[in-house]
Amino acid sequence: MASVDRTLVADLPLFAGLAPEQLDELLREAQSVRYPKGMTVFQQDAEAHSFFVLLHGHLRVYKLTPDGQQVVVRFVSAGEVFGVAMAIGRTTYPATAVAVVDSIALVWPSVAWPRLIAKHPTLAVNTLQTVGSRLQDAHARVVEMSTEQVERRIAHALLRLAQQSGRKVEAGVEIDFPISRQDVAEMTGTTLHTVSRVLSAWEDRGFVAGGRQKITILEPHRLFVLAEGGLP
Amino acid sequence: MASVDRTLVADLPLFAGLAPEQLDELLREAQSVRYPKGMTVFQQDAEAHSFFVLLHGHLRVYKLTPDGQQVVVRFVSAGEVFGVAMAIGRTTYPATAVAVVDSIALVWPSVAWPRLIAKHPTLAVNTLQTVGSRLQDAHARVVEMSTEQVERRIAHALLRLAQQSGRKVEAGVEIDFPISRQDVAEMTGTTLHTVSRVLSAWEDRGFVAGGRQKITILEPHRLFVLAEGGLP
DNA sequence: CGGGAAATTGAGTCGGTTCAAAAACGGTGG
DNA sequence: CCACCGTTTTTGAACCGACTCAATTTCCCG
Repeated sequence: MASVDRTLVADLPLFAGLAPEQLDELLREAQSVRYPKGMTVFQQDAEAHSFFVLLHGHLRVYKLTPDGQQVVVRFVSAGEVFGVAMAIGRTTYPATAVAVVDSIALVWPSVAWPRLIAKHPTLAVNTLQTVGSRLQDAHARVVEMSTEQVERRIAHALLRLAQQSGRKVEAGVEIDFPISRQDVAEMTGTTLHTVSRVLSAWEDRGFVAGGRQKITILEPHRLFVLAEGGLP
Repeated sequence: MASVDRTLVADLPLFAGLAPEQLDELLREAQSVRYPKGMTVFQQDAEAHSFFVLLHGHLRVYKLTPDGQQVVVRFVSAGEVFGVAMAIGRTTYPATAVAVVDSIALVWPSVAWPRLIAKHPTLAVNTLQTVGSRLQDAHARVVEMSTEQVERRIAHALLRLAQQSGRKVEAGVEIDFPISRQDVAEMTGTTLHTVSRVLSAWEDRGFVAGGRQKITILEPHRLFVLAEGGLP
């Protein structure tokens, strides 16, 4: 298993402020693992044996409720750390992560975490920033779910997706991984029926273009106005 | 301004793993500040000049939406760190904190944070745990708001409040700071009217006892069953 | 004892869910 | 290349939980 090229990951936020030799040292301990589309990377409530950095692809992270409903926590894009259960004081994963497209991740054993942060405290600081921004995302979502009705929540979700995983195409910005109406419903606390209705209405108005597991935002600004409470 | 006694704070999670001398060193840089009931400790979007540890009292932390609605993020209890905007990579506070009873906090200037964690990396590690558990709380809330209807959400909110700030009394467990129906509504994404109706119904059934800005849980187990989806 | 905030309770309304069915799409195998 | 099949999406109709609107009561503090 060949070592990972430093230049591929040197710019990631997690490794900010590390010297090249330190980075090499870290990478030497990591495994690079392929996850084909549909494969589970880790499972909710399972022992948190590893933590990860996504090199390529996209993951869908979701929580399963006791009665079997899924709630999408987020989608992981290339370059992000994930599965850092140990760092936040857990011994099990709080959610399940599944590859939505063929993906590749760097994998470290969780047991190495305490030693790694002892040697490179910068890692803890950088992870703190990452977890902090996720906390802000989560709070933003709580605020939205508390105060906005469905249409605006969907608009916000789409804008966030576009920002995090958008790809510019001729017509606008498209979410660059397969995403269903059901996924959007599970991100916004509604049903796939309502999402379908809303997207259809937007399509009629020319804000977005749909497709099977595909959403393209044609008029980001219009959508933004709608998300912020501009007249319907 | 007398220095704070080490023994008062030595057991706080934030300071876990620090040597007594290190702790003294930290405390020497802190100010102890009193916040009378009703006073704002920091304001959303204001420059994050300080970070804090609450020594005594309770704070209400909330976000204000553009259209003026409030959403309660959490209540801070004694012993907790708060206002660590700098640590999570922000220059402004993401929410407003107000004392709900007379309170006292240790205050450090935010500019000291980088220096402090450089010297005591344990601080970053401990803060990471704290922020991590807040992230889990926030996600739990998102899941609840996505999948549960109002009554169960209120039950969950009350149980969480009891756990974090409950005080055992003869009759059961009471929330040990003044909390209104409106507060509960802003924690659960509903209206004070609905909260009032639900609490009244519970009171009739003997699960809780109410009062002006007061809630006592008489039957925690019954409430728990209800929260987890047991028959209404 | 008066004033204001907090809480209670009723009635009417509606956004979004639930239930139901059909249509569209894309991959697969003959 | 085309027909088939499972998944995804669309759309209609009925229903209901919670909100809104409105009024009254209770309680605490000054």
